[in-house]
Amino acid sequence: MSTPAAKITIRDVADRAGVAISTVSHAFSGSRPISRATRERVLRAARELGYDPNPSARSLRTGRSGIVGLVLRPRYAVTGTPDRAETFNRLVGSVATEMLRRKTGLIHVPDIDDPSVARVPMDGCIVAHPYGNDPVLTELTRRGIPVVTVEEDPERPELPWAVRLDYPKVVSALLDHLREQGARRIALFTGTEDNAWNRRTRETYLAWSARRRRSTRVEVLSEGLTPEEAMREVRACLRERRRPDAIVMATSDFAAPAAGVAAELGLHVPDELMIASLTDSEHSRTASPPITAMDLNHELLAERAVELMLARLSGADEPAEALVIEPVLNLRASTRRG
Amino acid sequence: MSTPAAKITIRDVADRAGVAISTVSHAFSGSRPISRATRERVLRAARELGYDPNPSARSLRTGRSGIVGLVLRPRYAVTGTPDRAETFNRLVGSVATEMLRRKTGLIHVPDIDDPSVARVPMDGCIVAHPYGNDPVLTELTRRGIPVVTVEEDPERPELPWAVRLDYPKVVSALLDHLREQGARRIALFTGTEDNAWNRRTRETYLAWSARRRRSTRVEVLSEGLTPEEAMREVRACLRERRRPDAIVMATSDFAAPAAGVAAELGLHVPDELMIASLTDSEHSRTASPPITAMDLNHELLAERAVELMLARLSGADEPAEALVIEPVLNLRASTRRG
DNA sequence: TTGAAAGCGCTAACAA
DNA sequence: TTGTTAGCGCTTTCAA
Repeated sequence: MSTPAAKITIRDVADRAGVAISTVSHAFSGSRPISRATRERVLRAARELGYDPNPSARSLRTGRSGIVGLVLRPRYAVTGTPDRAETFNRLVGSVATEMLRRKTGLIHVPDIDDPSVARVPMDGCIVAHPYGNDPVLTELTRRGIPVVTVEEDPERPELPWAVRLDYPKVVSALLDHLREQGARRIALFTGTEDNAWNRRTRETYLAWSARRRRSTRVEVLSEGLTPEEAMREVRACLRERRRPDAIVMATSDFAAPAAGVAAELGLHVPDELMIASLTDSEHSRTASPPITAMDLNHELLAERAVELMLARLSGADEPAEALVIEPVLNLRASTRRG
Repeated sequence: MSTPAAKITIRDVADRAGVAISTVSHAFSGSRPISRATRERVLRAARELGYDPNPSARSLRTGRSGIVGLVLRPRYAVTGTPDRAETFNRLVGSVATEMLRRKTGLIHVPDIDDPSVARVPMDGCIVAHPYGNDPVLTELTRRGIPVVTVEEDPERPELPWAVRLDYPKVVSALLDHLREQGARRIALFTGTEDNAWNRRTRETYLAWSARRRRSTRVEVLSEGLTPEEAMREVRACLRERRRPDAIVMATSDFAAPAAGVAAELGLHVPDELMIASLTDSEHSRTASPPITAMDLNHELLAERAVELMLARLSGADEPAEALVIEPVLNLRASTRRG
């Protein structure tokens, strides 16, 4: 509180210690031998003056900042519902926690397309849930910034600096479970966001249905809909004569409302209608009945992505292919008959 | 993908456009009149070359980075349990979301004390849940970095750039509720972290008890304990002859285990023992019975803190006193008799 | 309306 | 072992 916050530079320290500024620099970095006496004089001067190095100057000079960026792509990540917030908070929190552990700064990159936004110095950037041919990936690559993605760009699945989710395995397991519980007509309510999550889960549903020689039904529901709007769609579907006896909702935000629609129509869950969702949240856990959901395992995604990024920044070889981890299937009462 | 990531500087753009570098700078910033023709030539050259300004150079020159830092003080925020993670993820996520909305970069500051860590350029810093006389606050202030705190430093409650929680009101309401439900002997299991949360809630408990002429019992449980260790303490307490008939656990991590202990001892919750906690989490919501909890309202804390910070950075006057918001009391079955 | 040039604070190459 | 100095890329003052 006492010190006037006048900015102390390396030159002030050098003057005070009676040495050259390069000596001060080296005394801090240890990048060349300094006599004990000099080093101590320098460090004391720095301490007395309250010196701390200017990170911008250092970055400008060295070309590195020690900061990694994080971009959350899904449009509805920010403006979304509490459920969506939960999902993305988990990812952000986990990435932050991992980076803290590794002593590297993590910066949330606001909007990389908007030039009015303060650009930010970063050595690398983690992009979460990219879109197909995501322009942010293209832009970052153009800028020469090393990128690691959480989930692959669905149009560029070959990019090796990525950690992916094994949707075919887990979504198939979910569908098998529904079948075992007696579902005959499974409908999928998919989203409009063109990312790996929507694409791969849809593909898996179609492939699984083809394998089982089952007819399919895919309804598209924008992630931007209100629950009421989503309910309207679900209601229309459930009122049909040959209505599905199981529905898989992509976002858990719409799964609990779907259960509400079922109740309203007098359809018992799970006996007359099973409901599952492809993300998990408070909403699905506490609905009545609790809703079966696939959890994207953001904690593990984050951990792996950070590892990958730090490896990349320290010059590791490009991996042969993306790292694959598994989502977690949480079976609950909404799909368990009898 | 095609462009070799050679770094384009303002000089390259100036050369290409056939103007001076200062003209390029002004063409971008608009800080002095430029002829239409020149401006367009410059912008085209920049576009063609794929120029983007170096943020470190800009910060070095202007002294501002457009980045705000975030420091989470509680020791157990990072290494903690899933519950703790939930709590802090909510805060981090909310702050990040708010900053995104305001188009300002947010950086997670790793360890401000550790000099080996890359220092980071920030115009201001939000410090969440500071300790009493928190050295991080002191250090940031010494460095001349404007600080806003989420919760006050309990030893320096007079610092006005803060958003605080009205613990006396809500904790008293909780205790009143317990009393109305028939609790005669309420014990508090407080934490060891010396922050406003522990301090103020403890003070409120003691003051409330004094007002009601009730005897008090405060047990101290480190936030670093495992649930098993915490259970041991709770068990010992509940085995006593004159055991409490209501316990308030500071962290929700230990509240659900406490319910486990009650079950083990054959004590019915809430009829023979009421349980409440001073943070909320998945754990408390889904315990059986669900546990009454005070929610710190991290979303609102974050929103207000960000507003305060941006105000401070744009030169707003120092407020007369800290902003006060209310925690939310979630009453659940663990404290509702009959 | 534009250009030239100083200099932000630091690191590293080169000299002594 | 230490000092001198160029220059990282930008903004801004001063001149033209």
